This record gives sequence, C-alpha cells and structure tokens, in this order.
Amino acid sequence: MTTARRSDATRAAILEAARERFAADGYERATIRAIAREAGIDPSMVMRYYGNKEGLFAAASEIDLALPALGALPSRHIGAVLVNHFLDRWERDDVLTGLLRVGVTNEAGAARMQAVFEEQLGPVTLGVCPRPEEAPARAALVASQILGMALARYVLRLRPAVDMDRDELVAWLAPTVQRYLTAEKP
Amino acid sequence: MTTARRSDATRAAILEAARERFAADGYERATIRAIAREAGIDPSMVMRYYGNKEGLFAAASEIDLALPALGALPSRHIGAVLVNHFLDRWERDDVLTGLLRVGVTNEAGAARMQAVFEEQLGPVTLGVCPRPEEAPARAALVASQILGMALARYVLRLRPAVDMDRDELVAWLAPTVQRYLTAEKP
DNA sequence: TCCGGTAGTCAACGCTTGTTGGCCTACGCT
DNA sequence: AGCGTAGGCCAACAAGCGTTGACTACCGGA
Repeated sequence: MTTARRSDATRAAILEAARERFAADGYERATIRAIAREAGIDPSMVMRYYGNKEGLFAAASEIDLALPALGALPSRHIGAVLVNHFLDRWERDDVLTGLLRVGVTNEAGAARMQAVFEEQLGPVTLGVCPRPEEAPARAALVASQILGMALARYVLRLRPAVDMDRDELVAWLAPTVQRYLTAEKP
Repeated sequence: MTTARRSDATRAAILEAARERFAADGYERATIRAIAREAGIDPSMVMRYYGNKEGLFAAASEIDLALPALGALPSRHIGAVLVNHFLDRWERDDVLTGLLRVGVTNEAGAARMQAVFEEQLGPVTLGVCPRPEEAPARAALVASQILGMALARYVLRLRPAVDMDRDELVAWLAPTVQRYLTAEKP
C-alpha cells in the first residue's frame, strides 16, 4: 500500500465539501471557491490535488451502491429489499443526490450515472429475471422508478413525496419493482 | 384583446430559442447571449422584453399539460391513456425537458414543476382515486414514475430506456400508473 | 411631409468563474 | 542542526456572465 501522505486530511475535507456542494447546487453553481471555503483551504489546493473541476467531480462521484445479492433470498421479497436498500443508500450521504443533480445538466455526470447503473444494477437484475436478454430493459425500468422517486422526494421535494413515510413508500414501490424484475413481459 | 405589436415575431423567436437552450443546457449554461444569437437578435432585446433571465425562464416554461378528463372513460384504461399522453407531451416540444433540467438545479424551476404537477395532475387524480384524501400521495407516485422514465429516456439517455419502443414502454408503465391511481392502499 | 415612438444595435460596466505561477512556511529525515 | 521538499497561501489572469444606457433607423399616423 502507498504510505499515508500528510495531506490526506485535506484531500478528504475537499472531497467531503465537494460532495456537499455538488449535491446541493449541481455542477455549475458548485464553485471551486465555495468548495475550498467550506473545506477551509485555498482554491488552488483543489487544483493541485484534483487537476481541474472535472477531475474533482469524478473523484467526488465515485460510489459503490453495495447492492445485495438477490439470488439468495425468496424471490417475492426482492422488490421490498431493493427499494429499502436504495432509500437507505440515498439518505446515508450526498453522493447519489449529487450524481443525479449533476447528471441532469452535465454530460460527464450523465455518463457516470449511466455507468453506475449499468455496472451495478445490471448484474443484479441478470440474476433474477426470467430471460437474460430482457435484463437491460428491466434494469432500466427499475431505475426509472427508483430515480423518479428520488427526484420527487429528495430533489424537487414534491410535498406528498416528502411527507410519505418509509413504510408507506416501500409498500407502494416494492410491487412495482418486483413486477419489473420478475413478471412475464406484458 | 391587445393589438398585435410589430415585435411579436421577435418575442416568439426569443421564446423558442430560450426553450431550446434551457432544455438542452439547463438554467446556468443556457446563456442569454446564446439564446439571443440563436434568435438572431441582440442580447439586450431579451432584457427589454422579459426583464431578466428569471423572467425569461418563467415565460419559457409556461405549459399546459392538457390532461384529458379521465372520469369519462373505462377505468381500466386510464393508466395507458395517461402514460401515452405524457409521452406525447414530452416529445412534442422541449418545454417539459427544459422544466425538468432546470428544476433540478434551480429553486424557481423546482417550484414551477411542483406547481404544474399539483395544479394539473392533482385534480385529475382526485376524480379517479378511491378516497379523496389519498389523492395527493397517489399523484406524487404517478409523477415519480412518469418523471423517472422521462429522466431515464430523455435526459440521462440510459440506453435500454431509449431503445424500448412506445408500445413496450406503455405496456410496462401503464399497470404501474393504473395501480397507483386506483388500487386499494397496500 | 413631418415627427414620435417602437425596434433594434453597440459598447461598456462590474462581477464571478476556473485556472496559473510564484512565494512562504514548517515538517521530517539525515 | 541543517536542509530538501511537500503543503499551503496570495495575487493575478483571461474569459464569460447578466445587465445597462446611449444611440440609430425606420414605420405609421397626422
């Protein structure tokens, strides 16, 4: 392993501040100056450690969805498990919100979001859906419902979506996801 | 009615260009200068006619979803009708895409999107769902699925979501929307 | 035919942005 | 103790932004 650098704390502070600003403001309005101010250092340090703004975003938007292996559990629960997992993941930190906010207006952000879902959600769906060639379409359907709810609840903050409690939300969404994954093609 | 002004053609050109740029770039990257260039006039004309950038966006994001009255048709078709209508509306022009792109990073855009769905989708759901007090939550659920698919298909351009054809898409989404509107609370 | 107001251009303003290079400081190894 | 170097700050840059005000051209009614 590489030896710990003296600057690791600063690098981490920058990354944390960057995630916060990207999540709150999106790509353009999250300025390097604001990120540096929040991290308590000079803007030029950001450039030194991450090259440029794009590089900073690339580093700040690295994420592991840590999706569970669905094959092991009773197939009629996978909808609920998946929805719960995503809601947890969305509320733990700002990374997914940032990814969504940036992906909508920034080419690189959209590409990153595409890659995350293809590489991490794709394999999971492949394991549980009836015909493997349908897996990508089913994954996209699941993504549409998950992303849509995240958009309504965490980004646009539509009142009823924010007010619904967790159980209610899962009770509504789980059957949808379940059907997208396991039902016969309609 | 107000008499036609000589400048109406210019005003319309500005609005058209603005919708295009907002839809393609979002709020910050859609510059007044670029909009003016696309409309073939000077940037200062935009200010003259719409006051400032916010005013321009307000004018460019006015939209009538023109949702059909669902009460009149057999209740088992309302899912399909609604999904089809939204897909049509999304593909006819850039306004909804612009609203979505701007709403994600801009406070005023988010408020506008909130208002559009509350005022136009709200009443429609009220007419078809079992208990009126559940209408807002059901409307939000429908919005989450519709917006999520629009996001995946028209904004993030996730491959499988783009490649699915219309009939397939409707076949998958219609039952979801149908259930959110008419099924008993789970 | 004159004349007022509308349509439009032009040049500039103040500000913020990403990014750069030079300079200082202080840690940690020998 | 001395010194190289990594960590950090400061000041400035060019470019682009929204916005403003002064100025010109021209159409239409009197």
